[in-house]
Amino acid sequence: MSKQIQDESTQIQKKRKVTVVEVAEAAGVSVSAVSRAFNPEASISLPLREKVFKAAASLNYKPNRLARGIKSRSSLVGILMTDFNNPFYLPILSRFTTEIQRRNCHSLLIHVDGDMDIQAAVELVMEYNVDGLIITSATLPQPLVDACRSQNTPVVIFGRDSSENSVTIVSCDNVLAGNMAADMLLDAGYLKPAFVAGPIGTSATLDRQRGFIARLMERGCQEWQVVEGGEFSYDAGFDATLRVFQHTEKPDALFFADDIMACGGMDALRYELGFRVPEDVGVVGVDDIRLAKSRSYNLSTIRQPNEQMIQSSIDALFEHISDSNLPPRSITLPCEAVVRGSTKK
Amino acid sequence: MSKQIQDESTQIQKKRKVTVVEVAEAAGVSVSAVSRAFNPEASISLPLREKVFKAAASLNYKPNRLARGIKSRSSLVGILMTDFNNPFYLPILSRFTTEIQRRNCHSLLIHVDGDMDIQAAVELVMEYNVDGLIITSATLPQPLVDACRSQNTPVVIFGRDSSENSVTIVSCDNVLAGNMAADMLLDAGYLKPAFVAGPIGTSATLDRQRGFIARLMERGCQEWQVVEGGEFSYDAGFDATLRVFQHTEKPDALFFADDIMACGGMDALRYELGFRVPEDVGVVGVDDIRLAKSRSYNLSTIRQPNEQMIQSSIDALFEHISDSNLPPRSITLPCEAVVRGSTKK
DNA sequence: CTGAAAGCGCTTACAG
DNA sequence: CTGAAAGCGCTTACAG
Repeated sequence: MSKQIQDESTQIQKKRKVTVVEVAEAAGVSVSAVSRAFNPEASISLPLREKVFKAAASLNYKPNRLARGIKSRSSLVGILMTDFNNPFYLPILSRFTTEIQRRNCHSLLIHVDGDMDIQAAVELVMEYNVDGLIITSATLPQPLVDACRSQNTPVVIFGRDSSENSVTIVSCDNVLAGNMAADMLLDAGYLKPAFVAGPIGTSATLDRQRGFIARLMERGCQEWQVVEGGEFSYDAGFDATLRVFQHTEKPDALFFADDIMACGGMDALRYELGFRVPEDVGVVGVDDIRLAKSRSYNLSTIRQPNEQMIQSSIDALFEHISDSNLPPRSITLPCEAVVRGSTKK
Repeated sequence: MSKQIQDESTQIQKKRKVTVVEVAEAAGVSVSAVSRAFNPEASISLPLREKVFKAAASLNYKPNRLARGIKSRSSLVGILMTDFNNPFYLPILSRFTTEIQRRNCHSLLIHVDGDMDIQAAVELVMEYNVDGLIITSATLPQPLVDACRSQNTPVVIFGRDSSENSVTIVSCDNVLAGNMAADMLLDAGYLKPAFVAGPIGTSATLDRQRGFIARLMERGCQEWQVVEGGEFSYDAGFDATLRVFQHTEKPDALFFADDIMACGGMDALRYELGFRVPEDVGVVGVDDIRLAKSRSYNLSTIRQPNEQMIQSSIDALFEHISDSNLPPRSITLPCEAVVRGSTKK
C-alpha cells in the first residue's frame, strides 16, 4: 500500500517537467532572468546567472527547446537525404550530425524516397521551423531548387552539382574529376576507355563525362565511348559492365561515375567476364569510399574532399543563419587523384 | 524604385508565416475550429473541417509543429546512433526514418560519438520533447539503460543485445547465430574453428561466442579458440586475422563477430597470408550486409532479420507512445543461415 | 543589468 | 459539434 503510493509519486515526479517559473521561484529571481541565464547572448550579470544555474541544477531543469523555438531559434537543422543506399553517404551523414551538434543544434533527418514529393518534403521540414536545411542529393531536380528558394530559411545543397546559382551549393569540381580520370587512364597506357554514366539527370555525372572526354580528345585519344550505367549502385555497375562487353567495340578501361558502381564493375570484369584488372582492363571510380581501399578492390579513384565539403557546407549554412542577407554562393572544391591497383603502373 | 518596393513586399510576404488566427478569420470560424480541423482525432463536423481546409489552402497555411508540440505531441522521434562507421547501419537508419515518416512523425538524429556522454545525449533528446526514442547501438552500457529508465519517454533499443529487461529491446537471437555458424563450419568439414570477437562489452558478441562454442562442444569439436577482434570494422577484422595466424595453433576456419570484420579478415587471408578461401580457411560472418553478396566476398553469413527487427521496434515504440502503461518487453527474433562461397560445399 | 507583462502559435478543458 | 478563454514554456520589447 505504502509501496503503491510511493510508486505513484515517483511516477508523477518523473512526469512533471520543471519550468522556468519553478527555477525562478527557487532562485528568487524573475523568469526573465532564468531565460536570460540560459541564453548565451543575453545580457545578464555573472552572479545572477550563477544563482540561476545553481537553482536549475538542483531542480534538474532542462529548457524545453520546443517552447524556445517558437519565438526564437529552434536549434534544429534539417538534413534531407535521397540516396540512402550509397555507402558514400554514411560518413557524410555522420559528419554533418557531428558538426551540427558541435554548434549546439540538432539534426532533423528527412528521408526522401522515390515516391515522395520533394517539394512536400521541403515544406514539411519547414513546419519544424528549422534554422537551416542541408540537402544531400546526387540528383538536383529543379522543383527542389524552387522549393528551397521559396522558403526564407537558409539552405545549402551538398551536391555533386554546380550549375545552379540561386541557392548556396557546395560541390567538388566534377569536370576536373573527369580530367583526372582521363589522365590517369591515359598515363597508365590504356587506349580505348569508356565512361559508364550514373543516373540520368545528375549534372555531376554529366560534368564528369564532359571533363573526361574533353581531356581524352585533348590528348589525342579517339576511341572512347560512353555507356549508360543506371543508378549509383553495385548492381548497376555490374550490369552495365556486362552490357559494355557485348558491344563490338570493347574498351580497355572503364571510368565509372562513382566508386560503388566501379566496385560492381570490377567484379563483373573479374568474376563474370574473366578479365584481369588492371592488366586487361583498367578501372577508375569517383568518391574514394571506404571500400575503395580494401584489398579486394584496391580501387584507383578520384577522391572528393569530403571533409572540406562538409566543413564548407556547415560554415556557409551557419553564416546564412546569422546573416539572412548573405547572397547565395557556389563553392567548388578541387578533387584529388588516388592511384591504386585497378590501373596499370 | 518600384522594383525595390516589390522586392521588399515579396520578402515580407515570404517571412510572415500564416497562423491559426488568420485562417480562422479567413474561414469565419474560431481558432479552436482551425486547430481541430488539423487534428485528426478532434471531434469536428465535416463541413466545418472543409471550410477550414479551404481557407488554409488559399493562405498556404502550415501548422507550426513546434508550437503544437509544446502542449501536445511533438511528432518527433529521436534516433540515437553510436556506430556510424558500420555500413550495417545505413539501411537500418533508412528504414527507421521511412517508417517514422510513414506515421507522420519525424526523426531527430543524434550521433553519439566516443567522447560524448551518452547520458547527456539522452537527456538532450528529451529537451525536444520527443514522443519516443530509438537507440541503435552494438554496445549497451548500463548508464544508457539507466538514462532511458529515468525518462518517462518510451524507449526502444534496437540492439544486438538481449539480457536487459527494464526497457523494451528488440534483437535477434545471437546465441542461435553462434549455433548456426558452428553448424555451418562443421557441416562444411572444418575442424579447428576460431571465433574472432567484436568490441568487448557487447553482449551480442558474447552471445554469439557462447552459442558458437556450445554447439562446437556439443558436436564433439575440441580444437576451437577465441581471439580478440577489436571494433566492428574492416581494419579490425584484417588485423585480428593477421594476429591469429601468428599463433602456434592455426585455425582452419574463422567465425567473425560481424560481416564487415569478416570482409577484412577474408582479405587478410587471401591477399596478405596467401590462403585460399574457402579451401584453406573458411569464413563466416553475421549480418548479411549488402557487401556480403558481392562477387568479391561472396560471404557465408548469418543474416539478421533486419526488416522484421525494425518493424517490431517501430511497432513497439508507437504502442508505448499510445499506452504509457505498457510494460517493457524483450523481443528476440530468429536469424537465418546464408551459405555462400566463403565456406566449403 | 533586471523585472513585469505581453506575446509566440497552438491546444484543450469548459460551457453551451 | 462549436467558441471564448486560459494555458503550454519560453522570449523579448519596454521601463526602470
